[in-house]
Amino acid sequence: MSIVDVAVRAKVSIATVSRVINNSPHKVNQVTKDRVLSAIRELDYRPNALAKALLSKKTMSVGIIIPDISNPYYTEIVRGIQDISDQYRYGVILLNTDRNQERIIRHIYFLREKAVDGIIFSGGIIHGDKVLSALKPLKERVVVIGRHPVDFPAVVIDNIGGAEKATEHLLALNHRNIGFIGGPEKSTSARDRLTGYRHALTQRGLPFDKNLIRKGDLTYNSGYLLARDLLEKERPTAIFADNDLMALGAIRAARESGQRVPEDLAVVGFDNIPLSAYSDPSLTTVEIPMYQVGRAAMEMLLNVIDRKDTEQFRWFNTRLIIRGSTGENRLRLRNQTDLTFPGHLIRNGKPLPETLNEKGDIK
Amino acid sequence: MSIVDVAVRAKVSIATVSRVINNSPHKVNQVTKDRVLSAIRELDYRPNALAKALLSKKTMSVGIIIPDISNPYYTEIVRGIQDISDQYRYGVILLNTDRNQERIIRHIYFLREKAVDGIIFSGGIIHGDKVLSALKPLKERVVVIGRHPVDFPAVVIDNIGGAEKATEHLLALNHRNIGFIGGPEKSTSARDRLTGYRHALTQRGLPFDKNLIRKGDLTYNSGYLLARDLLEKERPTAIFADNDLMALGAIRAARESGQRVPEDLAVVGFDNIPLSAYSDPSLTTVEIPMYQVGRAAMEMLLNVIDRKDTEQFRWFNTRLIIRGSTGENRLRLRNQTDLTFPGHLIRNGKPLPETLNEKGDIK
DNA sequence: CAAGAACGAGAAACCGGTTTGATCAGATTT
DNA sequence: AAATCTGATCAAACCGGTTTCTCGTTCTTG
Repeated sequence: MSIVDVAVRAKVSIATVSRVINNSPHKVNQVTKDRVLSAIRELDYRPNALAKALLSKKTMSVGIIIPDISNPYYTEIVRGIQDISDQYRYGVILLNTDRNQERIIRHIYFLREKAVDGIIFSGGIIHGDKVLSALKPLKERVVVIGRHPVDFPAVVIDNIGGAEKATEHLLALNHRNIGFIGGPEKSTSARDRLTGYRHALTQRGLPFDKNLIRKGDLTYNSGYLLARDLLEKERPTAIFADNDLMALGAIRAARESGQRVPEDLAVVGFDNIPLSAYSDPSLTTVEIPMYQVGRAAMEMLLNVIDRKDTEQFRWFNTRLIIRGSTGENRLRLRNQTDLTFPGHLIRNGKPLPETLNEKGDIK
Repeated sequence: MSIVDVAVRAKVSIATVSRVINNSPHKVNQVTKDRVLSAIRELDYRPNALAKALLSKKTMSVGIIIPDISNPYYTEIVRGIQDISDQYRYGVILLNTDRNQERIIRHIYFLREKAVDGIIFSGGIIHGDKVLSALKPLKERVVVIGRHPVDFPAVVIDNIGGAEKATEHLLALNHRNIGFIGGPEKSTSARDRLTGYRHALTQRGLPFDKNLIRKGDLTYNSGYLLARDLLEKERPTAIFADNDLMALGAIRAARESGQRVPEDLAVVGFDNIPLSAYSDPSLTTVEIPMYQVGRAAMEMLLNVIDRKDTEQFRWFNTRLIIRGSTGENRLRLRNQTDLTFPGHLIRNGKPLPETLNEKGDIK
């Protein structure tokens, strides 16, 4: 089923068919045009995007490289990206790296072979010449999310400010011995969050005690282990974790050592993953507008592709969400009407129906 | 940067380059081969997948159509699909429908234009001739997840059995007035879960009271509204919800009406989304092995593509996970060591490190 | 009425690969 | 020495589109 079939059926050349499809400036007689259109309809013909792309150098598809789609932190980004790309009729090829350098490189080459129009690179760390040289031929067609030691256009999150807010919140609750369990040294966002923690202390004229710092790998297990060690050796009254999963791990460690949260130990996380609103106790955390970040990244990429001038950076601010793990009265949860639900609940949720019909169904 | 550049640099024809790349049976002199290989290396050349696909009719990419990637229920499927497709070097194009028929059709045509080698269709409902006729030309290259009124190979989940287990669990706890809040009539999985509920009652010789049944749209809001109505009119002692989100909505409705969960009202959900383990109270629910379902779907699709004989169905069983919302002692959560974490925590989690180094970091 | 403009359509080149068929030098067979 | 075979390479067709260039009609216009 190709353009030739249509041409034969409409008794015209393939050039004419092409013109009708793309309604090109080159004029086509209305009668001929109608004949072609009905031939297309009868055959349910669609032009082959591959052939089209081969000549036009536009595949109308972009690649997204993320660490792990089953991590809710990234699903929101992806959803944001897809909502924009869908709107502009772009296809999205999604690739997981599991933070494995070899896979990152493999995926970049894969996307190059597929001749995608652009790439959004999020999470993981761009380091090493290999990754950079793999990305080089795609220069001018890449947008990164987060701070990376490269000069691609980037969507950046104010991790420093977020960490400051979180730490200030703990300081305001009169905690003076605040532990920090963070991510890997190489991660810029992890470094920024540590910087924010430090800033907040310094601003109050408090000392920065590096014995209160632990670094791990952002997993629940890592949070659990680091917190266990920290609680045993330093007896902090509060812990600020680099992400929500580590914070939840810390809560578990606290409980196992017989401490209550938030009474004996206050805990703050980062990211506001859906879990954090529903954990027991619910987690005070710093919200990042991931869905918006995803949208912004795709919008920037489209600009880059179209060679429109784009700002080199777009900043997103964070928001502190105070919940149970730092002493919020548990009961307030019950009457709380602005529970932060997972993104898809908000987005897809139709406005609250006012009435039920006689069967009790939603109208 | 094309095959011609390589040919020129190696002083051979493009045919020879092609042979070297695909190490074709047609022999190439070792000396020439080396010359070509080093030319390829020096130019960092990769063959254009589009051009390749145009001739070979294989794009090495598949499409996945799901309702919503930000819904954790589907992320696990996607992750399963991707782990297999990555292994076989397939690319995956992901498309969200938001259960919108027009979009489903648009996405199918989009994938046809992209000439994907196959499609996995999950969630949403295949109904109407339009969707079917759009899928028709792809016949023999489609795998669906869930029961659909079509004869494509399918991965099917034992929803009936799962609902039976859940209802039996409530019956065993001596509940006799069990409300059911379900999904839309058109959804086969929602119908199956209702059937399972009914079976369980019938098997115990108990009556099926249709006043205890409500149907909504699987959202948190819907669960909340249906439960509120149900609690007011029928005063059930337990509610079985069609999915975890509705169950969580029901818990909220119960609390607002002053009832405690599980003391005054027991609640069971379905799906075991990550939230359900961490909600307060944690949710008794029926687990579906979504990650495995995704893997199976992709494996079946690969078989279909390669024209290998594949079974027309693959069944997956469910598992009842008993937690706080049906009366599990809350304290047990603290000592529980097999907490069900989100998939990505299990999959990516390295084995628990045994030791910390002198800085307290994980080695 | 002849010449130029406007219209409409087709032939062919091209995109970047794979594959078939042709060519040709050198080795082997008769 | 002629005929056949073998190994290595290349030219060209092809995949399914888009676009440029050419050309034949018909319509204007001086």
